[in-house]
Amino acid sequence: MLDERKLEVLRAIVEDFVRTSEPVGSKAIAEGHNLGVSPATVRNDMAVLEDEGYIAQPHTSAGRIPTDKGYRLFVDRLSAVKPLSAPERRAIHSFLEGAADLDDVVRRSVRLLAQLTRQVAVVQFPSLSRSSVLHLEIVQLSTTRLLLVVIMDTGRVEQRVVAVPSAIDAGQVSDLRTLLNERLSGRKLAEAPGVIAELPDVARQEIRPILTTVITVLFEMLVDKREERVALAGTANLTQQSIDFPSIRPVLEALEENVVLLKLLGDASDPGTVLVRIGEENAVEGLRSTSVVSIGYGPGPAVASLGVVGPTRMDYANSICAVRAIARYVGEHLGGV
Amino acid sequence: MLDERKLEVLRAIVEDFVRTSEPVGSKAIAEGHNLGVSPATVRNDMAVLEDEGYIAQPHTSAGRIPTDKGYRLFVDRLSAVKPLSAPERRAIHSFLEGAADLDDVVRRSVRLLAQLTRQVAVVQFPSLSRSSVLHLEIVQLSTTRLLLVVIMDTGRVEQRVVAVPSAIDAGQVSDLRTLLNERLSGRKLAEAPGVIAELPDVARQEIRPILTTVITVLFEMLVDKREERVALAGTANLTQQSIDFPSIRPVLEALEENVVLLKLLGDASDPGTVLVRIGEENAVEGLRSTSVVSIGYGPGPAVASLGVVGPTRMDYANSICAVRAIARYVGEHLGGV
DNA sequence: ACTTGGCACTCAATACTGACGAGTGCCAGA
DNA sequence: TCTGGCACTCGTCAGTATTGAGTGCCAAGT
Repeated sequence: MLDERKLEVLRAIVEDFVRTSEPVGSKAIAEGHNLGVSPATVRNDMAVLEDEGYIAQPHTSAGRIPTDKGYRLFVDRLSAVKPLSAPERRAIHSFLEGAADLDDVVRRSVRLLAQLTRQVAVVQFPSLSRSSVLHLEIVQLSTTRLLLVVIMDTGRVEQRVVAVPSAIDAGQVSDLRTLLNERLSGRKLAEAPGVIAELPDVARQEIRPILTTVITVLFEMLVDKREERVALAGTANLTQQSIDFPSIRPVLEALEENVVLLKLLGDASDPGTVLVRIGEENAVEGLRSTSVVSIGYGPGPAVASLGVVGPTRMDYANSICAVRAIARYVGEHLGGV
Repeated sequence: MLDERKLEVLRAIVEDFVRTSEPVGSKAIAEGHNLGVSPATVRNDMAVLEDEGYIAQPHTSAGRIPTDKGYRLFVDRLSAVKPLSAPERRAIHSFLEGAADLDDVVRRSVRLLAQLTRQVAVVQFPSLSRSSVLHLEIVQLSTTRLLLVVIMDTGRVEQRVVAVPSAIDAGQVSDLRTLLNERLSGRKLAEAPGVIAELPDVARQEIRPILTTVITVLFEMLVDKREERVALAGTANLTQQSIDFPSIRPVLEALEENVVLLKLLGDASDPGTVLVRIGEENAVEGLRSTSVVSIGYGPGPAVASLGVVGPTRMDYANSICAVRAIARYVGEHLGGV
């Protein structure tokens, strides 16, 4: 159905359109991509491509622009992997080198990603549900209020105030701390409820309800994903391509919703596999005219996702490449934090 | 120089322009603000106001718009305090009621502020330099790496990885923890260096260099203000007033720089005093066409600032009022966290 | 069967026009 | 000091003509 040359025509259209952001005509393709055929031939090919739904005409007397389906084909079959330049690699390296803690790593990488791709970059903090507890600290705020600080192996530190059902004294807090650390260290928070069940009478009866409360709170951190933090950078990049969005308003609105962002990044598959969602493939209302390039990252298995959001008219090769590179570096650095 | 009526004319111009975002003519003023004079008289007054630099004409056959100076006069002398409506008060109350921890309080209030004012809202987290240490936790990551977790009385929790000069064992970590907590609890981080000086030989000689390293790191958290976090919301509101900015690009760029934001909020004066910076009064490049309404907040003395950023053509009365209200509520809630 | 040049056609973009009207400044008179 | 009147400016808008990029189709060539 689509012979080699038609694919070349599609590639030419995508490439030119990404570069110039203007509809591409048959003449420009015939002249600029040495296909060795005349504009008329290209026109015939374009007619077929349009019939098949890979390209479209904004209006009668204009050139063609790729449709979502066209971009999809381009990404799947035509896009050449274009490795980062040496200076870029060096930039990534040196930029992430100085990072002290997790916050720093995330903050730096999200900025770097935005800069490399000239898109909006999104980096999710390591998911609590995929991290293990390294240490758990309890600080007593008052007789009935505790501050719970959970330190995860991925470097994440989360805190939460807990109102306990009955007054508690320093000794009990200490017991609680010891007990919880014994039971939870090295385990996922998701296993927290199991810990309650497992307690025969290790716990002295009086701290039992308190323990239950605390464990419940810990588990809540997972259930409502409120604690799944994300970092954002490069929103200003949305403005440069004024043609791409009718209005950047809905995009900005969508990007402010953490929940939406998380949905956008999707469930991080294994690190190494880049996920590309183009235009309408995107489930999120208001981001129907954007594409998302995302990937899971982590030391070993994925602990979270990162990616970029931009107009469907984006340099996919570059984005995919940058996203992959950043993910690898972040994954490496994560091991060291 | 400026009699009562001229001030009224200025007020009318500001109010109408804020409402309609279109230049205001003499006729509209004479008719809509029952000053009891004819358009011709208003015109004479406007001529004077223009001479004095309070208003300007975009072009010859257009009405007048306020200048920065005009807004300034309006804010200082003409703006009536317009208390929040009962539903609004209730909204604030119920919205902040459910907040669990500091992150939550900040996140909710920044969104609320953005919603109330329809501007970009900025809330600074309680400044480390103005908080006191509540508790300090040390978790050993490896023989030479410690994770320092500092819990402040304002609810802030900061962590930092510290590479210590020599290997350290669990007992030493414990000693260090006890010692640091004894010495730092209830004190400001700014006093940290003093702690070193104060140590005669309380500390066993071997942990002395480690202690110094740790203290230095603690102090660093203040010096480079990297740790001064801010939350942002409502950037989408920048798009609705397309007339106000030639391009929202520089604004978005400026808002992404934490440093800039902090500079913008300025040194929080005492809570209660709202600070208004109009247009050119703003030191930050790229935000010259915006106004900033900010205020310090805290339980008792100010621990940080919050505010809104918007076009100079903003409803100052409303913004000032909302900012003040949010600051008070946040301050109150802070005491309870 | 595929390619190509030619040609008529469509239609967005651009520029120009004139009418309109909002708004002004000025002045003479109340 | 205020007011009505008046001439003037100039941006906006609607209508119109022009331009040119790009297409689809067809007939001829390979």
